[in-house]
Amino acid sequence: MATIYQVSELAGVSLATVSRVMNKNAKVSEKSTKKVLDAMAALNYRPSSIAQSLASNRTNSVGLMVTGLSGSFFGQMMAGIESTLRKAKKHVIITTGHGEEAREKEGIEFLQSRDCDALIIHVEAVDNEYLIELCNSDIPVYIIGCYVEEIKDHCIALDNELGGYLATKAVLVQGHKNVGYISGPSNKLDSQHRLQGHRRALSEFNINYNDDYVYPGNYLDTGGRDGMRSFMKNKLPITALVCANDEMASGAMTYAREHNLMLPHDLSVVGFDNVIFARHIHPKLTTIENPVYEMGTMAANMVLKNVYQHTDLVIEQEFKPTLIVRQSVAPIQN
Amino acid sequence: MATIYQVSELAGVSLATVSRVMNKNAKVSEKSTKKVLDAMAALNYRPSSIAQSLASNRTNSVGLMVTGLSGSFFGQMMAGIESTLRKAKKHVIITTGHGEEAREKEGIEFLQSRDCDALIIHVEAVDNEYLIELCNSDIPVYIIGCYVEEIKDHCIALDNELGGYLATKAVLVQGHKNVGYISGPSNKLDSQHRLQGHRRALSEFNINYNDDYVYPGNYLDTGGRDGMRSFMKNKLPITALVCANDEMASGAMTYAREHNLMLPHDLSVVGFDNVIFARHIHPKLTTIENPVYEMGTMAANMVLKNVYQHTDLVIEQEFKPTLIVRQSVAPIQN
DNA sequence: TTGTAGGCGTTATCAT
DNA sequence: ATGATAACGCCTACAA
Repeated sequence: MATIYQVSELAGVSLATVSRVMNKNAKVSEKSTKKVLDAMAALNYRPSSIAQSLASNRTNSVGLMVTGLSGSFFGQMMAGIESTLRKAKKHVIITTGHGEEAREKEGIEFLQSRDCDALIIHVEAVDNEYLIELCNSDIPVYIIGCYVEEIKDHCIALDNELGGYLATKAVLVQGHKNVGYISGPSNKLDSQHRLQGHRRALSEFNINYNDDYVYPGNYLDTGGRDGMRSFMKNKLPITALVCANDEMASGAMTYAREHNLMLPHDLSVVGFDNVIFARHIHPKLTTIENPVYEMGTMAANMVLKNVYQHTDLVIEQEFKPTLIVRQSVAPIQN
Repeated sequence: MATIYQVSELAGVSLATVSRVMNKNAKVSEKSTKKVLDAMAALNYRPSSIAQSLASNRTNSVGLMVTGLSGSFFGQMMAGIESTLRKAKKHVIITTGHGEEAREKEGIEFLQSRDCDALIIHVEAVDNEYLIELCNSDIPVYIIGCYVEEIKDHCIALDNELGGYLATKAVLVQGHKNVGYISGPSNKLDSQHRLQGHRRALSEFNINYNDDYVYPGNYLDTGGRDGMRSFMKNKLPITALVCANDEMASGAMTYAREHNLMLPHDLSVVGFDNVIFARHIHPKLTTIENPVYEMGTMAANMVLKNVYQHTDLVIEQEFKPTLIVRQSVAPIQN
């Protein structure tokens, strides 16, 4: 591989001049510029990004940690981040945290050890103290999917309360009075907020909140199945079911159908997240759009703006969910 | 950030000694070792991976290019790669090729510019000439999902012909005689091979191959829908449908149901790939397991073995698909 | 076992 | 506008 030195030699200029034409950050005469360019082409010169990093103290790479790589939720988030960063010629290094505290911390350290210019993370298990400390360390960190007051400038989040509200309202406006709710893990904030939204919708429609109608799920299809089973076993007269994510909705629907309910006639179902397969399940799932791609894009923009001085970018930190109406909700049957 | 020099100073040894204890590649007295370790801890020293890379000519990072980030197919592939490489403390840098020739080449160049120690790629649009040339360049490349004779040592692939065979056989053994086939794009090798397997199964069951029974799809659910529509419009008496991937199977099933076919009673369907949502669609999809996670793991192992001298790893380059029986295939109705 | 010194390929600060 | 030259933080012969 040719080095900058060889280029300077062939071009008959100093190595400093070569560096200047590469970085376009100083005046170089047209003659010299041409000589350098020719020499570069002749030698098929490619600068060493490693050497550049060492000298400039910038690696042009940002670390990304998500819970897992498969699954369209993180897929879309990564896609937003990658495409944005790629356009800006920044490399993205991925790591997974698997939703476990130890592995999340480990993953973050791994990224830090790599001299990333910034980190974008989506954590699930780590606590706020840790995040606050992390944000005060030397490497810039941006966090997707959480809101912590002390470090709010680093957070990008969805208005989950609104999402929960919209989901439940979608069945209430169809006349349903007995609606079951399968929530996410009760220790997760997004899960709590979605449930709060659910309750707000209920009270807005003058329906009393009843603990029996909410089942604590796990964000997996098994949680949906178990929740549905529980409601049926307890003979709750629900005509509508709101699930805190699409996986659980799918699990619940499968269980319901296996037990001879006609969907959506006998049971209306609403999901949350609008993952890809929501369109594939039957009936097509009415759900809440979670703009993860956009949130990923925005996280990338935050690092571009704050770390790489792309000052013209405008940042938005709270995203709004919207209702996607498909075919899994029917009006109440009389 | 503390440097190795400061550590050496505090420890009262030379910087070479510090380097030695870090890399454990030379004898250092216990006393010195302890002094160094203490100094490191006291200074909270973290080696600069950039400087290490420059000096050692190893970046410990491998580039990964896939078509897209969302979707469980690539998700699982990435997961296999990431987890394997992560255990070996190698960083993975991701890029997307979007299935377009120009963008795939661009992505590969982007990765090369980053001084990766090796590349793992899954391409769809680039031609064999390019791949051969790429394999002869200075950076080691491993290719998932293709088989090219000239560079077979670099390839990891699924036996797609066998997969196609197994898929079709799954309905033939249930007595079906009229089976439609929705293929992938005809210019893609995997698509061609799956179709070949389909034909082999047919001939093994003494069924004449008929062009009218195969619809050229696109690997998207729209292709499945269009294929099903075409078969129905032409009034082909098919009782079973084999699709070259799960997306198309899903699209076809939706269309079939919208046109009053009972599944699987009126139409048996088989997919290919066993992506996550295959379990969510109704009836649960019988399909072909595509061991992408394992293939990703193996690709990672190949770079570990060939680039990082993990000599004990055993490599396997061709993977075998298997049939996953669920509920979308029923015996022929008499 | 330990230390010295040169080199890795750039960037950036001086002079000129 | 251009050219020396010193960083950048580490590895690694080579010497001691």
